[in-house]
Amino acid sequence: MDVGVRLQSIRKLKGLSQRELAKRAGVTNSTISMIEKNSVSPSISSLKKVLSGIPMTLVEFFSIDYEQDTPPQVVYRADELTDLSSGAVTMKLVGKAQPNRALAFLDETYPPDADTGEEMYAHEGEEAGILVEGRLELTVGSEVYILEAGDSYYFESHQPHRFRNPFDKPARLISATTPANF
Amino acid sequence: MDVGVRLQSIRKLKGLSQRELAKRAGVTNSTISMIEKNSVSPSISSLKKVLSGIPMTLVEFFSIDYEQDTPPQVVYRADELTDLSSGAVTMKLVGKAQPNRALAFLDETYPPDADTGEEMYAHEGEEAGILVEGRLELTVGSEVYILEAGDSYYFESHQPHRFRNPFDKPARLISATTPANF
DNA sequence: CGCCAGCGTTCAGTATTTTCAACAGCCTGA
DNA sequence: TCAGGCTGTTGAAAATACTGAACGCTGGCG
Repeated sequence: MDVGVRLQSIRKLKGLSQRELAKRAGVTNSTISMIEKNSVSPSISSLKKVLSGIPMTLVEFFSIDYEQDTPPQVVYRADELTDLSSGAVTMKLVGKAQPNRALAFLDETYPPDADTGEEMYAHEGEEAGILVEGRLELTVGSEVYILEAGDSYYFESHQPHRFRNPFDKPARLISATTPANF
Repeated sequence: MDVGVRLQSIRKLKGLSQRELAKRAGVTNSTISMIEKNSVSPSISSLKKVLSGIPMTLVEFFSIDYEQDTPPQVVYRADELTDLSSGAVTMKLVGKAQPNRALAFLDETYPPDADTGEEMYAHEGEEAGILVEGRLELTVGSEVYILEAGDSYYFESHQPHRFRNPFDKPARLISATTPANF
């Protein structure tokens, strides 16, 4: 049960710095640092505050399927994926939540009216995906695309982008992002 | 998220005093007392030590389905059970984990086609049970329930009650009695 | 190149938690 | 009734966690 590495893994998956997370959580960056280095064992209330900045519950935090020093697992069954859902969008991460992974490979489900947000995402790296089910609207830069089942995309993440499902059926998207922040 | 009440509920379900749990966990009884009174917010390592004396993992602890001020529920479906597994023995807690419940259930083999008798039982305390195999008829007060495999029950024993198996398959029941010493 | 803004780490001081020891209350048995 | 053993609680002292302000490092930009 390595609380420190666990926290760091999740923080990096969310693309947050120690200071950003600290500010959102209402603690100092020192606290985050020391927790991640396992130089302290945080109190329940502290850890709860920290996780509120992600956001994530204590149950979710301790339930994350994380392991050190295990022979690298190659094949993951459907029910072995790590749940990283945020908001209406269901996100399942392929592979363990590890601190320094290069790639975030996600199985995402967008229910009708689900939206990654009006503000356009823009971060380093590249990302690609393929729509498996339903239809989905993808905006990259000033271009707006409608993805049908089987369509796919690939672009550099510094371009502002947004996913939205204005249709009446849920859309299932398999996506990959490098590095592992989104 | 009431850590104190949650801990006290589980401790009492296990029939442990603060001092007994403290000794098993390698902490002092004061620690248990203060955690249960919510006068402190324990560190992860402390709580983990405390739970090791039960024993119980952090995931299990935070996953406990606990609620205050719930209207009395009589029948619980298979997926509503609280997992209290410890060691090799798998234990699922029937009913909400409430602070001062008087009950801990026993693993009891209920012979096929058995009947508790036509006269309705009514005694002090509380009781609960789960049907593992087959189907069973449960009468509580004037209500008659048909329990399917996986369904469970919880009620106060002063209500007259009766078990009956009018079906052609054997029914296996895991039942519990009051008080909470097991 | 210098400068700035961000990153994570470290240290001294403060705040919180844990221990140790004592306390009162409640039974039980002598 | 009193002693002994149990219960949970509470106080001061010791141990631990958290803050606030530094530090060195990195990468981008003028």
